[in-house]
Amino acid sequence: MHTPEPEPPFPPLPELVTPGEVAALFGVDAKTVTRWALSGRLPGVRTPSGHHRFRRHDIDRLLHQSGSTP
Amino acid sequence: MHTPEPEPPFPPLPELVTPGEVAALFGVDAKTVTRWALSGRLPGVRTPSGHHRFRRHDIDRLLHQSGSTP
DNA sequence: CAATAGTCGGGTAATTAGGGAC
DNA sequence: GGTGTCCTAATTACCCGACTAT
Repeated sequence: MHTPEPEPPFPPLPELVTPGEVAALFGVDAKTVTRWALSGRLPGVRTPSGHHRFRRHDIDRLLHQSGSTP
Repeated sequence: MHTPEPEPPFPPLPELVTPGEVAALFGVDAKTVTRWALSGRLPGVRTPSGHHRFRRHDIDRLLHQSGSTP
């Protein structure tokens, strides 16, 4: 017995997507998505191995962003 | 710096999470998380049976290394 | 003890990162 | 300046069966 685990472990489940997914959503090459991440234009998380993962929420927002760049 | 470090009365409770949880947080497969641990990329504890447990603090730190929404 | 879910271990195909050039 | 394609090396995802933990 070692299961006191209350049960509130995952409040925000960030759905992360791969560069390939983002590339398909934006209609660009996966390498371009990686360039965005490296340039700091696209926020996301990085795995300890250097791979990129992006939040679907952010991607969705950019996709639905019907405005001009400030 | 001057940190008297008051030595806590008893050791802090390390919140340990399973490979599956870490995998969900990073958007990768659980096996990948195990591979990180075996490669020494991800600090963690190992049970006598060979199962991995990671500190939520370490995972959180790696996740928070990158922000969101620019 | 029986059953379920999660994890481990190995193997293979697909994806990704990185560089460099057009 | 930004994007797509080439190549190589590294990493990852999914397959299986077996074990552990609850």
